[in-house]
Amino acid sequence: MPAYDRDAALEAAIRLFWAKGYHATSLKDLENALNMRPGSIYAAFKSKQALFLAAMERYFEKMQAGFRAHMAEAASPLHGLTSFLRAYAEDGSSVRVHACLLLKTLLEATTTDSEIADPARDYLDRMKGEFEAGLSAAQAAGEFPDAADTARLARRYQAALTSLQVELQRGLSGEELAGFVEDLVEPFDRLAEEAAS
Amino acid sequence: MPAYDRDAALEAAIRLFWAKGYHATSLKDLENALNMRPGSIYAAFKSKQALFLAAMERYFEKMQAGFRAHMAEAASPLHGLTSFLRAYAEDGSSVRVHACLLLKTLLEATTTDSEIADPARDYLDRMKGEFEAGLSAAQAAGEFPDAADTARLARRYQAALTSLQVELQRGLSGEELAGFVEDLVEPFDRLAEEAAS
DNA sequence: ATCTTTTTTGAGCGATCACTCAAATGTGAG
DNA sequence: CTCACATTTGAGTGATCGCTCAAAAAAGAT
Repeated sequence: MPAYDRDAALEAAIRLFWAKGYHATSLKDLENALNMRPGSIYAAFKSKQALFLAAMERYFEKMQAGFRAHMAEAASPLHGLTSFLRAYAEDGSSVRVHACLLLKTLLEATTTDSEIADPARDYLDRMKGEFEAGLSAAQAAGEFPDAADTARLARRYQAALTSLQVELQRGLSGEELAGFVEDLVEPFDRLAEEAAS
Repeated sequence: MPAYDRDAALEAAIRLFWAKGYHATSLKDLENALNMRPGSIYAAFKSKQALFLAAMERYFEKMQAGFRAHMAEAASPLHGLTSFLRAYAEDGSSVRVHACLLLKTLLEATTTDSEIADPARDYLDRMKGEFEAGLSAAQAAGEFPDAADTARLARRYQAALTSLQVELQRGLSGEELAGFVEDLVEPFDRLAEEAAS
């Protein structure tokens, strides 16, 4: 199986798992979505669970790369962080990834299925680490007060992203969404103003 | 089937569905948890899906009643709202309901399974209505600025609750939790200070 | 063109899924 | 105690689950 085929298959798997969740996705669904017969699926990936884990890993890597790319292009770390949140409010944004597969997995599988919940938790922690790095960069650039606790801010930032993703899943209208995003961004803008003064 | 048996069965179903999610919960699981044989389950509730919907309805009613009771006992509407959030940080709180079954259902079933996702969305909207009523009461009591948009504040409040529930699911330590809750409460306290001045 | 190796195929495996129903058991009236 | 009625039971339904593997097809080597 060529590498690009594997990638395409994983992309299709991500879409499917995202749409239906882990347990509600059957191998028949996967056969259709990946255009592969069961034997090929099991040759390429070892099991449904291993395929899901591979899909989740790829999803994380894309998410991480997307965030880093966004930050690299941003005018400043602070602007990168706030515009990343705001980008969710724009319909055709390349950043927008609907409600996070990691978040969905965490909530679907918390009590049972620790084999898929634990990696999800881990990837979420690593995303928090990315956010903290961005916040530290902003702090180093003087955009946040030196005394600010970046770990705590990172959790707050990720929580904002989480609640935004959940609200998107509930389907709020454009104007509601815009106001909501501003509410989420506000605390970070406020901190930036403190640092500037 | 006596009413109290039905209630006990629904409570057990709530616990089970909460722990495993809708799709990962099998009838065998339900037979054990409810201590009922399949025929009885189908006589009392019509199907697995109908049982789930009944469980979710009951969960909502408990949630709603819990919030109203909390607000009724609170020193003021504002204090009721903030202490409701803070109560999640306390381990043995009666209010604490882990991560909301409604939230879990929304994320598990969004794309497919609209038959269970739509009610979940509806119950979440109704909870938002409860929060908005509390915010309006606080506003009427002069605890929030008159100009504040209670609908928007309600979404913000519910988003705070959502992210808190998700963070609880990730399992943060006590001190992290305390700081996080303060971050969530802060915007509301800040608004209250504005109104007081 | 022929042989070897790799990959794909899909019928079919046992297990489990949600669910049914005839028989067994429990309940209340007379 | 008896009988009519209501409820509970659990073995069993067809369907579908995740998954396997012998055979067929494709790809590579010479």
